[in-house]
Amino acid sequence: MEKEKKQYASCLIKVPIFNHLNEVEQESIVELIDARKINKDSFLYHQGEKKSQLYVVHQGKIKISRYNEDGHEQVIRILMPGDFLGDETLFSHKETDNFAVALEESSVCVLDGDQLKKHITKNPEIGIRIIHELSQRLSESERKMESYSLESVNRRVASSILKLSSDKKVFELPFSKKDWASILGMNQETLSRKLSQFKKDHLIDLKEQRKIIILNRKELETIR
Amino acid sequence: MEKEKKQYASCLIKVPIFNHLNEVEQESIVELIDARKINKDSFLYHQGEKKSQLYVVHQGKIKISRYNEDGHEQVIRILMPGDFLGDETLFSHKETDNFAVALEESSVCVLDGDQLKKHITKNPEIGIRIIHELSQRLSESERKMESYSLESVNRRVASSILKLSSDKKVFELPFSKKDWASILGMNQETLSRKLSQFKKDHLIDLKEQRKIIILNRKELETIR
DNA sequence: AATAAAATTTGACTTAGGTCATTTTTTTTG
DNA sequence: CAAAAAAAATGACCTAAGTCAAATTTTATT
Repeated sequence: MEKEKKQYASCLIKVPIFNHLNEVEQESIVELIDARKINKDSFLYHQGEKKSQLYVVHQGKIKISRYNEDGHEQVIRILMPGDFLGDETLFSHKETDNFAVALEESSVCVLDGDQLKKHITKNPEIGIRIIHELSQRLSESERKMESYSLESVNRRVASSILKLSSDKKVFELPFSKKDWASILGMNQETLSRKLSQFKKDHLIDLKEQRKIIILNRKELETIR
Repeated sequence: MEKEKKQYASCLIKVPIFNHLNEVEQESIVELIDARKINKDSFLYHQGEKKSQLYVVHQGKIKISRYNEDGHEQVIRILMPGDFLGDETLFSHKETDNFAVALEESSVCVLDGDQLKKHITKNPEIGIRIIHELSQRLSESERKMESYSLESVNRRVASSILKLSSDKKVFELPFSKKDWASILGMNQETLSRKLSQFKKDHLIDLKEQRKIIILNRKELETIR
């Protein structure tokens, strides 16, 4: 039991919303948390469910996607450890129009929306932190929108490589190229062609299916 | 003075974040509000400013835009009465990368971020409401992203017309076609061509510079 | 290791929508 | 109301990126 709680607690430590809380506050939140293991390719929730829960990824990767009328999958985000997902339905008891799949074996902390609401009422500091986070994600989303409409595919691919690399020379893609293409709003053939071109131009090198080596960061930064 | 306050109060009534507060709560918030008149084409704030304020549009229309490196303007949103703007910088004291211009004479209620923070600490209910609103906007933003990447320009224009019409047969555009095109992520020529095509196909009719009459709603709904 | 399955790449082709230049329409201003 | 300015529409052209089909590479399974 004691050990269980510790595991939950480490969920908190990873999340920007909760990790600055003092010990007493953290302990009070641990009480509300449920943990859930999800196998690869299993669903955390399906399209059409009423969830009203907050999920915090502890380990693994969770893909949030939506199918549109044409049956096309649009990947909305890929959640990595520390990322959280609350969204529209958190306090609203509405049906979700998206679904969440584990890309690998993952563990997730689950917080019930109503309970969280009560908790915020007692600890408004947490509410402020959530507002802060949501605001930042909103801004990022709006900025991403700009890049969709104004920037070339070349630029988008280059930016994404640089962002994913997080200053490392060699890095591993956290998702398949198909998903990557979807996140970037292009189809996989186009992404593949751009990567091939970058390789031909000695900007990057590609190893195995998911390894990318950055050869010329400067050029990548200035690509139009 | 009494009248002044009443004017401020009507700001609150329009905003989904505040309008369900009881009288005592509303009064306490009125204390924090400053009102500001903005002439047409004047700026509410500029790119690069540190604002950390919450703005609530009371009357008029405020355009939020950003210039990217190429000098292209990307319209992020157009705020109508009742809409609010807090975003990234609300609690963070960071510089904004966007700016806000009044499209017509407008009045705006201004709430200082730090004061609002204090107030939320005392009335967590408001915090929850803001979280709710932000969540919804985030979802909408993500959905808009989907339409950017997967839907044709035709579809995007048609959807936007239907949304703006809000079930009326005749309606007035709340912004210029140039701004509209920017919001839709296309250039004005393309938008103009699509509208002309719709008119030729007897789906809509165009009068003056900003009036749109819907002739065949059903077709508009099914356009690909 | 061999086979099957999945993921990725490449090729050939098409087209939507961007760009730039010009004209027309609408709005603003003196 | 006329002139100027701004907004919108049209034309001609071009290219980036999507589609469909097939080949190749990588990964998973027996």
